[in-house]
Amino acid sequence: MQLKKYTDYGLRILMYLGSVQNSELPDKRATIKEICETFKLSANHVNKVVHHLGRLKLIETRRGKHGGFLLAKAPDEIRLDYVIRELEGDEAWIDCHNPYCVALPACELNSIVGRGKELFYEHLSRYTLKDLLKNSAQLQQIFLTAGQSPALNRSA
Amino acid sequence: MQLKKYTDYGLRILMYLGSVQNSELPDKRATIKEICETFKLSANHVNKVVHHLGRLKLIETRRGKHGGFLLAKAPDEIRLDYVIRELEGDEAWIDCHNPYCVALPACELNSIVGRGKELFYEHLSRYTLKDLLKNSAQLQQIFLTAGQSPALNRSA
DNA sequence: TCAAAAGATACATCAATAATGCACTTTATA
DNA sequence: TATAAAGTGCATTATTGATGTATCTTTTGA
Ligand code: SF4
Ligand code: SF4
Repeated sequence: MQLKKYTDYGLRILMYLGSVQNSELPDKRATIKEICETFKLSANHVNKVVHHLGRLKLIETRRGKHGGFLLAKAPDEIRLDYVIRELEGDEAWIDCHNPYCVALPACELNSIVGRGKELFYEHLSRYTLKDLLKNSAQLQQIFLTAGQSPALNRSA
Repeated sequence: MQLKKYTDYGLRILMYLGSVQNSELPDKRATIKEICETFKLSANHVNKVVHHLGRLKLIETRRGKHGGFLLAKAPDEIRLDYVIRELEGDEAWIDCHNPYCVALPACELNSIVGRGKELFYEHLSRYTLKDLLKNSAQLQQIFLTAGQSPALNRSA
């Protein structure tokens, strides 16, 4: 019972964009390479998440030289329930088929857990990317220094 | 993002006991074999869940001939949040260490998701095994007939 | 016009862990 | 004392998430 790293990576990417695309640099693009260096992640995996975020129209991707991606919406328009539902995949938390469970016709459990799941998402729906950027200054600082270190290593 | 089958099996076992140990047969013991035949499950896996439920003092197990197990508490004293927390394992839904995430010092996400998780369990805490036995009569019927069929197959 | 830099796409492989199986032990009781 | 039950530890399999490789396409600037 844990969110996929894939989902968390998606949120990290959005946080990164939200913190780097501040009022002074509203059109700043980030690249996959940059994200990977900051968070020490696999480029391929991040690639897939970025692509997914692009399909969801949460970010705008651009290929080619000087390409990259940036937020396609204001941070307060990006709701966490939506992001997590989409990245995580919105399956039932108990699978009563595969294989079929005999109790199903009389079972109350699946609906109780299902309602609990909805409460989880309702809670998330009260937050947006903007809430994740509360400590924006500190995040900027972190991302700045985290992005620096591999540069030092490259020359070593 | 799904509960483990292990957890669901535990709840099935409790439902089975609750429905079979009715007012007429309050001391009726069930066996692992019986559960497996009813739900078509692996004896070894059920074995482990039964053992776990025994350690949690939710059921009372007895070894040896004419052994088996029965509920150790009234159904309305067995809260679903407790059962699911224990069987599922109560880990954080996002792991910010392993490997360490640079954003952690400034990140709001883990606490938002953590609160959502608690809301999920708070919801479950409003239900007990008794609620799962709402359709007790139908469950009894289901378990009775489900337990019969393999008996027919054994002689075939 | 071509080379380089970026994301897009498809497929392959690895790793983690849940799920299951097997063998054997211990205990109760008829 | 044989048998039927749960207890225990270890091995194996299956699932799927995580990661890697290769190649393609798009964009842009020299
Ligand atoms: S016990 Fe209820 S929730 Fe669990 S698999 Fe069966 S029908 Fe679904
Ligand atoms: S982004 Fe936040 S929640 Fe996700 S791993 Fe990093 S610190 Fe934890």
